[in-house]
Amino acid sequence: MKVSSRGEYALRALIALGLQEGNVSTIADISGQTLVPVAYLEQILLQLKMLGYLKSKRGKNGGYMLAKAPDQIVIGDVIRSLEGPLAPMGCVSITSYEACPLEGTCLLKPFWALIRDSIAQLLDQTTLAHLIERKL
Amino acid sequence: MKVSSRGEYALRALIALGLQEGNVSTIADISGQTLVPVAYLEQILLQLKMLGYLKSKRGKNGGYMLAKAPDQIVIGDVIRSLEGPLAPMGCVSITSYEACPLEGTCLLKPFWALIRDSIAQLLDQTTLAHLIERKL
DNA sequence: GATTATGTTGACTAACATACTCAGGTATCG
DNA sequence: CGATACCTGAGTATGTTAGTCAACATAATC
Repeated sequence: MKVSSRGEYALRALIALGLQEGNVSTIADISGQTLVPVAYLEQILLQLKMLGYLKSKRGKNGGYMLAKAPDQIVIGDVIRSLEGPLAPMGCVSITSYEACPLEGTCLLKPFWALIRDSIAQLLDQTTLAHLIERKL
Repeated sequence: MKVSSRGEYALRALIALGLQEGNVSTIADISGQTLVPVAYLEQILLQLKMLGYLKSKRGKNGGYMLAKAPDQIVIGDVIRSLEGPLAPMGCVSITSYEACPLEGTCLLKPFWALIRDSIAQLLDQTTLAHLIERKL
């Protein structure tokens, strides 16, 4: 049930930028705060930009900043974008359902569904603002 | 947040055996009911046996059966044995904690802890008997 | 006691995912 | 112009997953 380093790193970066309140931060700055290797962080920031969470400015005095208010950034969405579905099994995934030959009789499916709901509820009701303000 | 096929298959096998109430089932039987490839299922059943969940009988008329009552088999334990810790990140794992350099100031850690607790609670309060009796 | 049905063991492999690095290219400011 | 940033795409080392396969050991039955 692990979250990959990529997901963790992305959230670290979003938090670092959220704490900057509008100022741009260079990749090197963010790397320093998050302890994510610069070259790897570049990739992740770029992806977050493509997903619409970040804006960037090139050239001197450039850097990254949030493209949305922290309370508009839902953690569940971020994780889904970076790691795929939250559901533990394809058969109970809402965003990318996969059929299973046991489907009808499977005694596990309702259980996986319970777990999916529990995880999704937590992740979808938490925003970047909640993390930054320590209000969970 | 996926569960591996190995974990799913192990639970399928336990359920299949739990429904047999004491009768032995051959690997081929279990494979037929669970749709897990015979050669792969062999490995998994062997592991479940080493973990103390199953007993086996060799030779003709042999097969596998549960070594414990279904209400003594906790799903969380099974998953942990087959897939490692339930926690999404090492820094909030109880069974295999890993330190993180951000530890003190990390705004994510309390959040991961919340998720860990939610998953662990569900998995640790559910037994094989609950699955078989459809009481979740 | 030979046969046959079963579990046991260990090695092996193809495919994919993870966690990065690196070499260059492009825009912008001063 | 040139320094400082972000941008792009390729490459790579390591590990995990999801299996397969061949040969062996044991127990029941005829």
